[in-house]
Amino acid sequence: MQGDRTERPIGRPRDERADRAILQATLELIAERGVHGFRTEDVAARAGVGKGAIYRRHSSKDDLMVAAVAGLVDEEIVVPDTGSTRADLLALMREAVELYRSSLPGRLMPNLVSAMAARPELARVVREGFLIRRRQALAEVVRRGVERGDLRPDVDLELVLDVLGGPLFYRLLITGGPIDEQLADGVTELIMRGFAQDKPRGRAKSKHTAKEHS
Amino acid sequence: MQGDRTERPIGRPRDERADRAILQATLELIAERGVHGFRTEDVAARAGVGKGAIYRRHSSKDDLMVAAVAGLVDEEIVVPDTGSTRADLLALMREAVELYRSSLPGRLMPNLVSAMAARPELARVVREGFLIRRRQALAEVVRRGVERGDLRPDVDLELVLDVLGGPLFYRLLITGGPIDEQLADGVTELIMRGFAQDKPRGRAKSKHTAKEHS
DNA sequence: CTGTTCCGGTACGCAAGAGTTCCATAAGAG
DNA sequence: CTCTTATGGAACTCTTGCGTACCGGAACAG
Repeated sequence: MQGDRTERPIGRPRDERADRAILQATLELIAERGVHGFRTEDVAARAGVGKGAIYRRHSSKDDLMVAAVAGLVDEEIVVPDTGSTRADLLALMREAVELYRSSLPGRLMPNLVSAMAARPELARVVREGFLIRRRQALAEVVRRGVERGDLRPDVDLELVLDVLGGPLFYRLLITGGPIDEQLADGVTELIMRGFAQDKPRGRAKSKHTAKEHS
Repeated sequence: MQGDRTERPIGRPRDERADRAILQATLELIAERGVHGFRTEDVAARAGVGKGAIYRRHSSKDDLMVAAVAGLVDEEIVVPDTGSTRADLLALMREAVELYRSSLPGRLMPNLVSAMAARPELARVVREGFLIRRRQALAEVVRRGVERGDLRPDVDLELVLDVLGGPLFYRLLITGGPIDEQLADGVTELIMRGFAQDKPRGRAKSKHTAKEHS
């Protein structure tokens, strides 16, 4: 009774390359034509499969879309730990800038935003799939920064995270402004200055406090 | 020769109340069902007009949408001038928070974002219609702040504007976080601290404390 | 071999909805 | 009055595209 653990079904097995090709084609087409603009027929064509293969895997176009976005969960984010709060934040922010500037998520996000409002399941997948991870990494860095004395202990964490991420998405979705290192550097520096621990007048013990250069 | 300046056309004149009712109904339905979700038939029903009345005014659904959004241009924004940079920024930010928290633009924006990417004309109308005005007002306040010596003269204006606006839209479009006074206060305070002019601890009024820096 | 489920490809049913047309009627000018 | 254009409402055409069904064939198990 315990032998058929894998429960191998009879008949021809599914082609796993088709699984991935379908999801990949779906993501590309959402990025190109939008959630309402892409057609299942085009997905099939680009993936090199028949429409039947799609509907054998996903019950509807909506289902397909959610599955494709859910499969976009990016690689594990490593929390940098250089010893410098500024450097750690900067590393994460530059990584984010790189991701959204030219990569698939960047082209995908504008199209997903509208659909998220109407589809809670999609919203959950987007947020938990590849927003929470970076937020958690940033939160960890901020926490260490507070412990280290670089940041105020009463810092509003949600505000910090939204200030770090907000301008990036604002430019991506609304203004079309540049998403580059200057942005990453700017918001990082702003957070470091704006939430810096108030120090006593004598600041002699520290090294250069104003080595700012931008 | 002075009479026909208005070039009064013959026949029954257009009902101007219908003009406004159509645009208003369009905006509401975009907010409720999204750009691709609303139907011209529903617009007609809600506006209390026939579909013919719509197509006599707008050549297509896309045209209707752009016209409706373009008509959203909000009232002139008065640039506050209390003498305090912090208070001026705060006033503008609280106004923005109030606008996007519960008002029509707030419910509209998520649905417009996706459509903006594909429709440059819509993007232009949204940006010029009711984003640029607030940005210009904020820019003016920042400029005065620099003159007053409250803010660094080498401040990155674009960054400031995007940090002020970004978190608000980030919460509105992505995270669903609260859009409230705390947000307005937080980003304002952050900007004031982060871009503060370097000056001695004492609040001496001397305007020449700033030392030349590259 | 048989049986089952997959494959890519094509054709099709069917619902949704944009845009048009027609109607009887209303509101203006002359 | 006539002429012209607008009105709400209903009926209509036509396109789009989701989802299904079917085809001949292929990949597995037994």
